[in-house]
Amino acid sequence: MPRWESDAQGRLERAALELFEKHGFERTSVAQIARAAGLTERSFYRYFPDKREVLFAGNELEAYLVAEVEAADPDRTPLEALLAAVGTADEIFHPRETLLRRTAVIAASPALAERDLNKLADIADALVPALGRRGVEPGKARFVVDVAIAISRRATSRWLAEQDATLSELVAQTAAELCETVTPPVRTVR
Amino acid sequence: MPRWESDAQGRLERAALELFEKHGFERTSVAQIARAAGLTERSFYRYFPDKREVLFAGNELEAYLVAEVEAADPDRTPLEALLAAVGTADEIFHPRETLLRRTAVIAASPALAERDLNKLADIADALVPALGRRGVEPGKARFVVDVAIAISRRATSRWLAEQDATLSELVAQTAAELCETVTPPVRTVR
DNA sequence: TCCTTCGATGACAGCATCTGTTGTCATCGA
DNA sequence: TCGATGACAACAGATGCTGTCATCGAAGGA
Repeated sequence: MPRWESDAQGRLERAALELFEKHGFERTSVAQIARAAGLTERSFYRYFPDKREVLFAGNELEAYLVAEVEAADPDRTPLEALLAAVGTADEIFHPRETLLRRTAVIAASPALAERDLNKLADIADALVPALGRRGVEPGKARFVVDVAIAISRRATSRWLAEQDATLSELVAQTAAELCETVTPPVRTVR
Repeated sequence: MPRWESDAQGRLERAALELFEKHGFERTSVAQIARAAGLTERSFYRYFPDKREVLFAGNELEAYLVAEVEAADPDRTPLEALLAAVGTADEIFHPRETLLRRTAVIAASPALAERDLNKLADIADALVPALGRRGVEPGKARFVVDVAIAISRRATSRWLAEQDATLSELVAQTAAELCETVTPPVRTVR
């Protein structure tokens, strides 16, 4: 018989999500979260470096994208490799339901939105050297990653709205939209 | 004779920048900044909502970009309007010297980098409705703004490195680079 | 000249986040 | 059986940030 319940970290994460949903991020203290998980405030900080991080632990998405990009066909354009990785990523992680709960909580708190942006930037920072290993110069790699993220954001937002389309379909569609945006079709006077 | 020295906010900003350069962001306390500016800690929070904001006060850039976009020629593509605004913006504000100091301090602290990203996101959020007033649908507007920001980041980074080129030149050049990236030129086997 | 009002600031108290340190108990392996 | 390790609690403390009230000087009118 173990002295402590197992999965302390998971218990903290679930308790935090529920408390944030119920009372908001700012109005729930770390001590409350820890108590709800049967731990002390100090133990919380053993698992998470700060209060916000309880919603952002783990970087499976980053690892997945980096791995996919590095494993991609060398004949592919850097942008193609990134978009292919993005297209298959979001369906793998995050059961849609908790993804929606998390998104709502994050959108409701500026502090959490801030951290969310930072996590996206971390993914971008990890993707740049991955492209470098494919022979892309760093400045260019950063640029391509930024463009891929712009496409990914538009595609993901559509994916959350209309549930019938595949993410990779929407990514391809958005990439085509980018082409039109950059080189607009000839305007005909009507 | 005024009871207090004038420009308390400016004194706080200058003192903060110097202390951050000297000791780092985390290792300088709000009380230190206030003391260096001849004020108390409490007064600091009257001017800035939090410690990080002392480096980010004012949103002249956001206001400028929004104004430029709204005043742009209606015949211009949304992306063209954004890029034209960006091309003329960064030279107007920020004497290059303090911009470099600020950038170095921000890059040295994760907390400040986080806030910096957030400020960029705020500018993006302000630009989306500005494009909306030009008749662009919101989702699309967000996308175009993200792309413009990607271009702007690459161009600005080049502008800081090579000092001889104009920002607007670099923006145009980077936009061309985007065209090639999206629709890569036909590869010839050598 | 006196008085009133007003705005900027100081002084102080208080809560929350986050850190360092130490002690305690189970579990594991020798 | 014993020492090492790991998981946690307990306590103390620095710092960020907020609420509240007193204070001082300036500006303006009577």
